[in-house]
This record gives sequence, structure tokens and C-alpha cells, in this order.
Amino acid sequence: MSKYEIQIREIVNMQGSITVLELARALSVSDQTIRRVVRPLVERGEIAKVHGALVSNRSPIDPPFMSRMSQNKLAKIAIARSLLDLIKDGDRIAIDTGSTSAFAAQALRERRYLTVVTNSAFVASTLSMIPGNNVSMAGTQLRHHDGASFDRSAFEIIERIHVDYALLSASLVDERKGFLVHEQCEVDMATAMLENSSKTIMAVDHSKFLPQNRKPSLKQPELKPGDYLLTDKPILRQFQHLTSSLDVVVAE
Amino acid sequence: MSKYEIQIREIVNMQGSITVLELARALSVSDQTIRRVVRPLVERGEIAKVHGALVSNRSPIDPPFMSRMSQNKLAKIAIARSLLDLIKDGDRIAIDTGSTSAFAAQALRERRYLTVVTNSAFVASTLSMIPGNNVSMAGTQLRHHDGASFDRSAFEIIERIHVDYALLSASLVDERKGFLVHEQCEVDMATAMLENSSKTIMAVDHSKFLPQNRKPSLKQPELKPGDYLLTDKPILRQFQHLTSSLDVVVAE
DNA sequence: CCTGAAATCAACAAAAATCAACAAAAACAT
DNA sequence: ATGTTTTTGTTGATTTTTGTTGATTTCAGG
Repeated sequence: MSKYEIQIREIVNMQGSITVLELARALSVSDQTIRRVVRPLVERGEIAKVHGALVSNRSPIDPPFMSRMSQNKLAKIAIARSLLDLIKDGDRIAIDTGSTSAFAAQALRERRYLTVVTNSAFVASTLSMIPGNNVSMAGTQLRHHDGASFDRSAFEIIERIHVDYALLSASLVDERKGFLVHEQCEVDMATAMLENSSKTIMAVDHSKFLPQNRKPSLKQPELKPGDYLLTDKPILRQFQHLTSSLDVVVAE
Repeated sequence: MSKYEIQIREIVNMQGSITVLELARALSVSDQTIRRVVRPLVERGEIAKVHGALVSNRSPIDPPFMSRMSQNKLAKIAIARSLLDLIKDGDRIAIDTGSTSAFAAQALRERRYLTVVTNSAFVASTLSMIPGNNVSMAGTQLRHHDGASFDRSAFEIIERIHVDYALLSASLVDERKGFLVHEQCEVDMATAMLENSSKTIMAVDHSKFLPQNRKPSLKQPELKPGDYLLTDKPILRQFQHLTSSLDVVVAE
């Protein structure tokens, strides 16, 4: 192990990338020395090397959040667009977390004079930029998982603002137990939104009706008769008892 | 994998889109080289390409206020990159509103384990997606102008969290009066951030030293000796009295 | 549908980076 | 000190990348 090893690793990771020559000058040694010292580092996979330069192999981020956004992208976009048939200019709406809601937010940029309250920083950021909207971000500390907050203050704000629609989602639709999510705080947030809205819109793409790897177990609050269910494929027979009292909207 | 790959991905994702020629000039290589280097990136689907330009296929964020971001975007990117020399993994940082800060947030996605507190929903959303970060959104009601909050609660949160750096900006640098902004609430927020941080980083691109159409008139709080000034061109003589006690970092 | 401008592609020569081998320098143990 | 081992710098052959040129394609407007 060379005496330059630590320095090199540090510099490369710090800068993201650096040419062999720059590094040689920085450490005042020859380029050949750099190459020699770097070889075992590369072999051990601690840094990566390309022709002409060394690059940090620290993954340049692909937020887990975004990768989920791309799953069933088309279905989610279709659902988001059909949401525009329900939500009109000037409506007030509470929006929960999740990739479905993120797409919904994108679609809702077409609407004006919305009153929006959400615990998702992404949704808040997206819709706050539309002139005429009144957007409230509920909560302070954001979890990196999805950029959402479930602070006490988040609930206080949700409960302070009454809206026309609550836009909710779920991780899985179970034939017996209904709409499920992974965490209790999500149920609590959904409950708060549902209780402070006139109507609820549940948005789930068809993949949510299929078995999942990671099985959620917590039940979303009961929907009221006349609430909406937005999805992208017709409801299969074995799920219809869950949706019989709801207005089901199937997007293209 | 070419040595330009990281930079290209970064710039493209930061700006959303850029022409091949602009990119060639930015990296001072020929357009042909850009095309060559970009081909595998496109094949792997990491960025998309259209005739004449490269476009990010990241989250379809195209905030209207990004239009302002397009002014002096290369300067702002350069400043954002040089910010990475100051901010290290694990640092705590308060970030204000504005297009400069938006670029800074994009750049800071390279860092891990940051503690971030900001009143900008865009900054919060951007950095909350990075695993390991601890992001707090200060404030509730967002103004559409820039997706930022200046609620009383925003100040309470800023004042509750002490950080290593406050990243501030300004709308105009006046030869006599120093760093100016348009609204009192921005001054108040800057003051709160400055008072709850160890060091302040003021980031202003060179255009801020030139006369503006819409003249701001409110003075940002005084910087402390040893605070940083980040900009992209050397400070002209007539401004040097403002920066003599500061650590001036000129990007590029 | 045509036309001119801009962008792209293919190919080749020039430039830069890499590698292997050897000699000089430094570090180490005896 | 002395010989041995390790590290370092230099050289020249080899490989990779880059810029340039000119032909081809794409795009926008008439």
C-alpha cells in the first residue's frame, strides 16, 4: 500500500473526477507513479479509471424515489390525466405522498387557482410554481425515502385546512382487506386528509392489484360511498366488492 | 467510459437541456467529441438526445421559475460546482431561495449526510431524495413566485437549527450599499440564517454586479470577516471594498 | 416539394495517454 | 558503510482519444 493511496482516494472522491496529470502535479510526482499507485485501487474497485482520468465510483445518485416513478409510468400518467376530469380550476385538494401523487401533481399544473395542501415536498414544489395556486407544505423534517413529512406539525396543518378532495393512494389492494400501505404514519396521514375533505379520490394503478414482493399490511381508512377510485384497467371480479359503492374511473 | 461523462451528465441534468455546441464550449472540446462521448450515455438511456441538443430524462421537472434559472446558467453552474469545494459530506447547511440556490441544491446532490434546512420547497425536495440527508422544510404556505415560505413558522424552524454554513444570495450588488434584495422578508430570512450559522456563503454571479431593470433596495445583513463570497468573475476594483474582509472564490 | 442552414456522421491524421522495461534514487536491514 | 529491496522517473513503442475535413442527413420556411 502506497503512501499516496489515502490522499488519492480522498481527492478523487472529493472532486468526483480528476485527470492523471492533474493528480500528478497536485502530489508532485510523475504521472507514471500515479498510474502505478492507482492500479491496485482500481483492481480493488475503490475508485474507477477511464482513459485520461480517475473517477469516483460513488454512485451519482438515482434517488430510489425516482426509480419508483418510472415503474408503470404510463399507467400513472393516464391516471393523472383522468384526474383532470375531476379537479377543476379553483378546487381545494389535499395530496398524499407517493409516485402516483407525484404524477398527479405534474398533471395538475394545468389547473389554476388551486388550494393545495400536501406533506410531500415534491408535490408542494411542483404546484407552488403555478401562478395563482395557494400551496401549503405540511410538516418540517422530510424523510429521504420519498421527501415527505409526518411530523406532528404536518397533521396540524392538514387538520386546519378543509378541502374539496383528498387524493390518496395505496401500495397494494388486497382482495379481503382492501387498500393497504406499509406504515402507520401513512394511514394516519390518509385518515387526517380524508376527514378534512368532502370527497376522497383513491388512485391506484393496476399493478397495485397484483401481489407485491414487500407486502404491506396496514389498512387505509374506509372510503365513503360516492368517493372516487381512479385506476387504469377494469376492476376484476374478485375486487368488485371493494369498489361497489365507489365511482370507479378507468383511464384509457 | 470517458472522463467527461460525469460532467456531462451533471450539466445536462442540472439544466434540463443543452445544445451540443454549448456543451462543447463549456468543456472546451469539439462538438464531435461531445457526440462521441454522449453516444454510449444515450444508448444506456442515461440521458436523451434530440437533433441539436441533449435533454435530461430525469424527473420531468420544468419549473416555470427555471426560466429565470436559464439566465446565466453556465455561471450559476460554475458557482454551484465551486461550492462543492467548501461543503463536505456531513456538513450542516441552511439554504435560501432563488435560482442560484436551486443550482447549488442540484450540485449538492453529490454530497452525503448533509443536514439541510431551507425555506425553498424546490431545494427541500431536491435534497430530501438523497439517502442519508436530513432535510427540514421551513414554513408552510408557499408563494408561487419561487415556491418559498416566509411564514412565522419558517423563521422558528431556521432559528431552532444551528448549521455550519448559511448559503445566501442577492439580487444586486451595489457599489455603495452592498448586497441588495427586493423584499424585507428575504432580508429577515437571510438574517435568521446568518445568525444561526458559523459561516456565511454569499453566492452571486457576475450579472449581479451590473445594473438591473428592477432595482432592489433592501440591504442584506452584514457578512462577517472570513465569510465566503462565491462568484464567477474577478471582483472589479470599485467593488473590492465590499469584499476585502471576505474569502473570495472565483469559479472557473 | 424544394432549398439553405444547421446538425450529424465517417474517416483519417495528429495529439495525448498508457504500458513495459530499464536505470536512478530512496529506504531498509545487516 | 554495504548490499538488497522498493520506489520512482525516463524512454520509446503502442493504444486511445481528439479535432478536422468533407459527405450526408435533418430541420424549418417558402
